[in-house]
Amino acid sequence: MKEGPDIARIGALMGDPARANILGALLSGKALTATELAAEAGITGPTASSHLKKLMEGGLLTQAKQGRHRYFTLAGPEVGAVLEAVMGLAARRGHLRTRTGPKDPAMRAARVCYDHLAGDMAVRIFDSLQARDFLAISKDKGGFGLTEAGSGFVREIGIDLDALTSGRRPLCRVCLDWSERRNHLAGSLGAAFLTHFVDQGWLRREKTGRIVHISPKGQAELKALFPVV
Amino acid sequence: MKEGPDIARIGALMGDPARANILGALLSGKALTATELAAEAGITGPTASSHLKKLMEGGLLTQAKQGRHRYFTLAGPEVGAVLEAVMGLAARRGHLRTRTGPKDPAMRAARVCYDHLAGDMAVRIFDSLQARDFLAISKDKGGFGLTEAGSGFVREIGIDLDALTSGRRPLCRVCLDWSERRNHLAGSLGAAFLTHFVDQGWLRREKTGRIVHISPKGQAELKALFPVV
DNA sequence: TTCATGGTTCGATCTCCATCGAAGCATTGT
DNA sequence: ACAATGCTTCGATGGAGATCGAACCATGAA
Repeated sequence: MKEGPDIARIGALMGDPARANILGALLSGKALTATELAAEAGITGPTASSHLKKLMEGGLLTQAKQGRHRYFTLAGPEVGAVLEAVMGLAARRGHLRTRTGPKDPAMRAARVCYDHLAGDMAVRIFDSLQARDFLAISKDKGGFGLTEAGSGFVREIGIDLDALTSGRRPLCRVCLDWSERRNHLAGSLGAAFLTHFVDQGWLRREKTGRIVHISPKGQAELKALFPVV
Repeated sequence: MKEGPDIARIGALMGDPARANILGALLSGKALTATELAAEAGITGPTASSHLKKLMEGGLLTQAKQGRHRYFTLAGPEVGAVLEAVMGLAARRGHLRTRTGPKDPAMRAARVCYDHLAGDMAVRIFDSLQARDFLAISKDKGGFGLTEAGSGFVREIGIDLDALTSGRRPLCRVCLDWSERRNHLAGSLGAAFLTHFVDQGWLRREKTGRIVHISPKGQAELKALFPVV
């Protein structure tokens, strides 16, 4: 009957600092064990277990038991997108008290948003794609697709486009960037970009956290591949 | 340094049932007084005042004092979009326990998302616009714009397009629909559509709440204006 | 002025829930 | 078999904050 409770249910899950830290750590897209997450959030095992249980019941996390470990990940890209959007609100209305830590510039430059790239470089890529008419509005699930030229471009880079379109996950989605307040590319193509650039050695993900470093070579290659108009 | 606290700050604001009800009521886009919101949330004046203060400090609400009344609204369309997205998470992962109240079908059919239309009809409109190539990816702020044909169509309906593009608010934005999991149109054009259709008598907003009723005439007119392909 | 209405501040109460230690279960390794 | 590691459950504790009544300020009406 009321929409309030729905908001409250999810909000309460995100509202606890320990749980928020857990979610933030999982925004890296990595699968982390309960003990790793406990350390990340600065809490003990039992407390983490309780939180993880609630996050599972709330549908924000999924669990994969492997051996005696239990790996947790965000339940899906949409969860990551919502978390990014929430962080966007915090950053925007944070007003004067913008807590810009030391890692902040690196985060703004390039970071992982669950399974795709976000930050300045991601926005640049999106802008470049649209400027060259590689993206088009379509009736696909994500609402967007590749043009003929765009498909050619993606294949030329060395990405197996057919593999991406086979699944039922949308190829292209837009995701609102927290730091830039602009759109960047999500969907299976966005995810493929990230993994491909990492494979090429152009990007390097930090072992822990969401920050992505761009190698000198990657900087050059990406600037060449995605020129700004 | 950590992204957790940002999430927690906003999450805690949304996490309280009373505050969530307040936010849900304001999703209608209407400006409501403190007492109205207190009644809506089922709390007394002092409690509401405390909550509203926190929501203000958190940047989710803005306040306009007029006479001895104090009118509260969401701080902006982005706040509404995030709230819708959060509700989407709740609805999606709610799975078996989908709390579909009596008002639910009406909400799914057509509702207000702060200042524009959402729900089944809104998705239909978006689909129809894109199918006829009225929308295009652009370098505008919102990431999307109208094509030549689209501009003509909008003007033909009777909307003053120049007035919309003059402000610095993006003309077209996409907003993810909670019930349909598809895109619908936001931005200044989305807002203009809503007000225009209401002016025409095609849509009627309930005095309280977010539900929008479609008149028989509106049903016919809108179906004619936005055919599905 | 005097009254009435809308809102806020203050102080006290109370409920909820995050937290941790200890014990228990599961899985792997020796 | 036994030990060790990862994780969960249980129970008790503590603290944050939601709530309300009463008093207080502000604005408009009589």
